[in-house]
Amino acid sequence: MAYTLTQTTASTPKRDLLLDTAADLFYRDGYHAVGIDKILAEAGLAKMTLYHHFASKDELIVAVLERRGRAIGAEIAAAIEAAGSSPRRRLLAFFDWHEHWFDRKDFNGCAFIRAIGEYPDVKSPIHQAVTKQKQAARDRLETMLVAMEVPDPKAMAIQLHLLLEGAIVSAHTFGDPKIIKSVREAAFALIKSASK
Amino acid sequence: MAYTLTQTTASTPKRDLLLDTAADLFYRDGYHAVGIDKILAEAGLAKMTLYHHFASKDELIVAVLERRGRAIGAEIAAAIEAAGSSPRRRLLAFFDWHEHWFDRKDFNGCAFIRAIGEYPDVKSPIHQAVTKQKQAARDRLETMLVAMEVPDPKAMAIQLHLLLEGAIVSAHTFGDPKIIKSVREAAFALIKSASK
DNA sequence: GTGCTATTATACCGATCTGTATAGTTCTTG
DNA sequence: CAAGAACTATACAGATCGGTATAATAGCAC
Repeated sequence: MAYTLTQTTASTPKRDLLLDTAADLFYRDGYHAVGIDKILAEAGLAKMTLYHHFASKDELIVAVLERRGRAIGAEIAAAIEAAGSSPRRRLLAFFDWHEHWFDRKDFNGCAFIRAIGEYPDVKSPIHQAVTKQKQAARDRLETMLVAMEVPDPKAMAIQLHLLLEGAIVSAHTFGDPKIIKSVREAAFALIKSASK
Repeated sequence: MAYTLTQTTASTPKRDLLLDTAADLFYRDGYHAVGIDKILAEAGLAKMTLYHHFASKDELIVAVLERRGRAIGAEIAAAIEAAGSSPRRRLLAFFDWHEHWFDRKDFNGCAFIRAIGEYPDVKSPIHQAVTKQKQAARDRLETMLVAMEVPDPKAMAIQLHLLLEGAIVSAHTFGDPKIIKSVREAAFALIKSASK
């Protein structure tokens, strides 16, 4: 028997369609701006189907965020693995993944950052889902920095994560996907500076 | 006759009260989450007063953002001036201003980043107001880096701005005002690395 | 077949949304 | 005093909000 570790609820076609449609609309227009009626019309589903799978709109949002977090985690892991075994190349692949993301025509900033922007209450499950995702990003960085034998990988991971978060925001603010270049240069300057 | 350079519309008591109240509520709960009725109730004003001063809610939001941008710009300029003439101390004062901001109990992330999160359309005047503010932040950094005689102040300003944007977001995400320490350390490591 | 669950369709709830209409009032300024 | 601007109060419009109620249908497992 196979265990699904992170997914708490079984996946069904209608549920997935609901999550996919909601994710697209939320990401394009925002969480408050998109009503459940719009999601249902776009997905071609009845309202009771939504409330059969989710207790509320907030619960749907949390499920969308967790699903997106899993998808992104898998994408990044694959991109890193495809880069081979060189720690440096793996870190570069991590940055490259962001560059490709910024270049997508539907890039619209970070769905997680935008979620806490609309639901600022720290205790809300929405905020918690975002914190979890951002911590995972830091952990990914730390793992790569350990492999690169950087002196203080935890501190360096936080610094590089700041650069990346800033880049996601700035790519959105300025509409400038090339900002990732500044991340790469600053990151390697920091690593070089710390390594000697 | 005194000219008001940046402010396009005359300041009146009711208009200011409207802007202050709206700014507080928008910052606390978000832009879509706060209706004009809530703002008017909180300010104790009639609905027609709002529509006498502003054509729409969107125009109110833009005015709030521009007012906030001016206030922050003035605060930061004062903090930097108070730090004396040492370029290094002035840059530290700039970081310190952010630290104090993160420490405020009403800190709730960046009102500008949250605004583009809720109004992602790049062509909207809301987005433009945010871009203007963020460019001003970069320019402030660049001016200080010129004074510090950093080799490529423009590129360095962008890098330090990434760190700061990341810190604002992370202070909000993780509820961690101490993240500014990582900015200070990374910033000076980058400057030192570039200066020799 | 007989249940059970998923799903649909439709109608409805009360609340809230942005914005307008209208008329009266207060305040300032010429 | 007179005129006009600022402001208030109230009512209303039409749409949309998240969520519920109810009844009927479809599909699948025992």
